[in-house]
Amino acid sequence: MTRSPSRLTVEAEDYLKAIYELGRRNGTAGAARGAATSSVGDTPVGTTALAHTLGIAAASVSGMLQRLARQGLVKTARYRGTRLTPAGRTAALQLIRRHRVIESYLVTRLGYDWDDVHDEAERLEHAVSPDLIDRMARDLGNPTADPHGAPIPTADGEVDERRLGSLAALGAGDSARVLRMSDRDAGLLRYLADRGIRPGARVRVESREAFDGPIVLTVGRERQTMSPAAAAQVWVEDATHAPRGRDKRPGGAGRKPPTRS
Amino acid sequence: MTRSPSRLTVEAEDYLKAIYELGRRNGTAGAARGAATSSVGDTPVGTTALAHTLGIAAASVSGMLQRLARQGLVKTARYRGTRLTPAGRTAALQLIRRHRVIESYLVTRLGYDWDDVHDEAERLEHAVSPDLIDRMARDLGNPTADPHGAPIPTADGEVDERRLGSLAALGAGDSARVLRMSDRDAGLLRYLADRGIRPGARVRVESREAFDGPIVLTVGRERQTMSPAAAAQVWVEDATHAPRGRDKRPGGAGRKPPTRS
DNA sequence: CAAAAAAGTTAGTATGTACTAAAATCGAAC
DNA sequence: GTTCGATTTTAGTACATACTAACTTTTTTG
Repeated sequence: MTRSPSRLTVEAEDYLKAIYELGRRNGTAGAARGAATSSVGDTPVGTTALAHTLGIAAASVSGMLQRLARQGLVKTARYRGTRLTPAGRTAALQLIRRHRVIESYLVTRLGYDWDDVHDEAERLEHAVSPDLIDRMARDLGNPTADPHGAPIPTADGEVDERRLGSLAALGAGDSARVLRMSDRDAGLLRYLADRGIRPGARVRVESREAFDGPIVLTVGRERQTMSPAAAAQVWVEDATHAPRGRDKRPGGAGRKPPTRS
Repeated sequence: MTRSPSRLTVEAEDYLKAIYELGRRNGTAGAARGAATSSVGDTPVGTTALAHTLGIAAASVSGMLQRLARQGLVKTARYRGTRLTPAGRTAALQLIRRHRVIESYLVTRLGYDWDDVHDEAERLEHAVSPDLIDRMARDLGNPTADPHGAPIPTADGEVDERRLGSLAALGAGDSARVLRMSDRDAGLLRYLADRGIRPGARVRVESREAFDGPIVLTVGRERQTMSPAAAAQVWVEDATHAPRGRDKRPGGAGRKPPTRS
């Protein structure tokens, strides 16, 4: 079907990951659900958005996308955006699996702080073998989420792709459980940790001010304020209107399911 | 003095390591000694030898050496070979430290076999941060040798550079302690492991046959035969004429010296 | 020591990835 | 529905790394 990509360069891998993540972010809101490896249903990703994410010029992205298309990893519609092929998606999910397993391992086994693992994982994910990743995952008990609450794809590419609500979207009086936050910005992570916001934490929005003013929260039994910009980077499961009868979402790393990989 | 090499490419790092190792191998026999960071005293390395080690064409090496020279990492004398500058040597030793720490970690903490870590380390050594290496080393108790007996340079570039005698050089009746073996060839390592040859093992040469025939050894209390080609890859400390009053050489990985880094 | 062999370098080319500048296309606003 | 601003692509360039072929220098050898 699609040519086995003999070996991807570091750059190509970064593109695939970015395309996956951007496609996910813009995806038809609330659409993808469950742990299904839902077909390549992401939104097409724009060249400029990709260029911005990767920190390179748009023209460079155009060229690279043609190479990736030649390799059967993406499908581009001229002037219309790019999406991953199944092969590209598989590669992207393996990268993400590696990234999240590495982050989990560094925090759990080597004493890293959770705000300090992103860059290391970003480099290592291009160098580790699948075998090493599986060994690290097994050593941790095959966790289903990384230290920031992001779900870890399995070795055969299954991942929980449900879209989550943002803490910023809650109204006064709503309660929720924190599931996940972005791992990109170490400063943000420290800010959140300072306020007790980590995967699994219960929060209640006490009040919100108009004009993007601070949000007042109760976290545990502490009262906190938080900027809406920060709250937008925190994803929650709304506990006010309890979730329907679906499989539960994991709350953190290090859980030990009975079976493995 | 020498420009700080902002960031080396993977290829550049491979060249530096290879130059270090080849320079070492041909070094004036028996010269370098002790833990001294003896100045850049290695033998100049030939372009063809380097090309052969790296598996690329000699012409490509010529070009790359000019780039490395421009960066202040090597010194080339046209048609006369290449040696590392102090900056190049420092970089090479850090690479070697990373490689050996990674090998030790994979064996000790992730259950790898000692014959199975070389390739993984070869990729990871270009991606890990100094901090991660230090954490891995600390977690292992700052070992002074890797699983194959190779000495691990310290974080500030000190390494035991004594040259060792080869098992193939022993005569009938000689006893020795195995210190180290090449990590390059997994098949060789399994061959050696099958015969009980690992760092720390005591061996005694019972007899040698002419015309490169098999060597008969006692390892522990087992009688073994071994090809001279394999024996040439095993380095020993001659125990027949006991070593002079020098600091002892480490016998394996995982030792825990009282102090650290 | 001269000729042959080996070792090393230069020249010219290809590929991957980036850049800037200029051209093409799309979508939105009048 | 034409025009304008944003988006995207093409054209031309640069650098790192590799290649083969041809040339130069060093070493070996008869």
